[in-house]
Amino acid sequence: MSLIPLRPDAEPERRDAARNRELLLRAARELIEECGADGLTMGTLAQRAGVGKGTVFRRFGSRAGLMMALLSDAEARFQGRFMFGPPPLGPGAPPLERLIAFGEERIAWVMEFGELARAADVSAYNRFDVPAAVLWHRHLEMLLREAGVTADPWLMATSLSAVLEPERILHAVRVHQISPDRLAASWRELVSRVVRGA
Amino acid sequence: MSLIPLRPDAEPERRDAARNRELLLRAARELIEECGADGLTMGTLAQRAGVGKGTVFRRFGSRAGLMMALLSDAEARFQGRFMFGPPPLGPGAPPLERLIAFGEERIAWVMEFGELARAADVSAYNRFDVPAAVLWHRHLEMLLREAGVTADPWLMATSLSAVLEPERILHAVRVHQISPDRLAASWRELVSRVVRGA
DNA sequence: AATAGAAACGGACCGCAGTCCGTTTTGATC
DNA sequence: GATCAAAACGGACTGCGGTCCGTTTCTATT
Repeated sequence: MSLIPLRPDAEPERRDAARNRELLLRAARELIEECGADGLTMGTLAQRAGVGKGTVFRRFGSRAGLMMALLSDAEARFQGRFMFGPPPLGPGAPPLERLIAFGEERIAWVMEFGELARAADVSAYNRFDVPAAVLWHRHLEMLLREAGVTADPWLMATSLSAVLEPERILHAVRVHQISPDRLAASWRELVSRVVRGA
Repeated sequence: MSLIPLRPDAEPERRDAARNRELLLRAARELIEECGADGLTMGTLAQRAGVGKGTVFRRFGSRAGLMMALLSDAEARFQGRFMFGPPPLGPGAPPLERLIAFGEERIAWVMEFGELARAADVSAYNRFDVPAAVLWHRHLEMLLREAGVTADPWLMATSLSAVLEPERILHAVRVHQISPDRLAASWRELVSRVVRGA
């Protein structure tokens, strides 16, 4: 991702390494197409790409890292939109409207990339400290401050982040048949009350 | 002559099964004492209890199932308190106060049993449908309705449940050094605004 | 072109959760 | 007490994520 680079120390990649990364990403997309994200195993991925298993882990660190790499394009696009894009998601609209738009767009994003996002989330404990999550959190916190929420905006942003977690959204939609529209309406309601109470 | 032994009474456990369950629970508590919940493996547990590994899985189904069994006492006590105990957690207090108390007590509960709760949560997808989680959700939904929240109380309860998830609370406390008091204050703020907006 | 050392490679290897299935225990019935 | 089917047992086995380390490939330098 370009806005929050996965490798901030931009040291160039050796040619074989770059070639294998492309091979692996391509193979991973194929396998996910065929078996779903949950059906992808690191072993079959290595086999399909024609590289050793060690290479897969050297490139991506872990299964979750691979999934994040697959997501990074979509993630970067989303980040660009809420940071620099047109209102109401981007700057220019009143903070409450931006908060509402953020949730709506995030829900739509989860509908599209949720399976991958779930697979990327598995890492048990520090998934909240992954760069993208930190950025969303900061964004929410900033909007809350702008909206005049003075009571612990950091923790309030944490709570709002919890509401938008892919796993929960997907569960509501897939198991309880809640429509994305209904989710969005509830988000609007929640965030309005949080802000209006300020 | 009854060839089909009907057993309407729920007394389905054979004596050896009951003995092994106790052996396993005792051994599990010992191991967790020594190595922490994350350090407990099903293999060492079987060894410590002096039973086969298959027996462990027959009893508890999975690692998460074992952790839930270990939690069930504490869980039952908590449930008893918010359903039948004294106010403000139990019935008798105004709904907003009960909501506040529920969050406060839940945060304290996570401080005490959180590691186990996290280990019990790993099961990826339907952890929201575990009986205890369903019960908390219903309780929150009921209190929201009583407090006059008419806008989709079911989803609002879902959002509030998300805020109280053990994993997130533990992360805030352990990684970001947030005090439980500060968490409780933020919960109070959040739930007050949600209800007051009604 | 030769060299050297850093980087990447690959697949055997590890520990773990969870399954399978032949063997043993249990307890209701005779 | 003998019988027997159902239930429980146990440990070898599978498949997975992840690691290790001896081998190969790159590239900067001469």
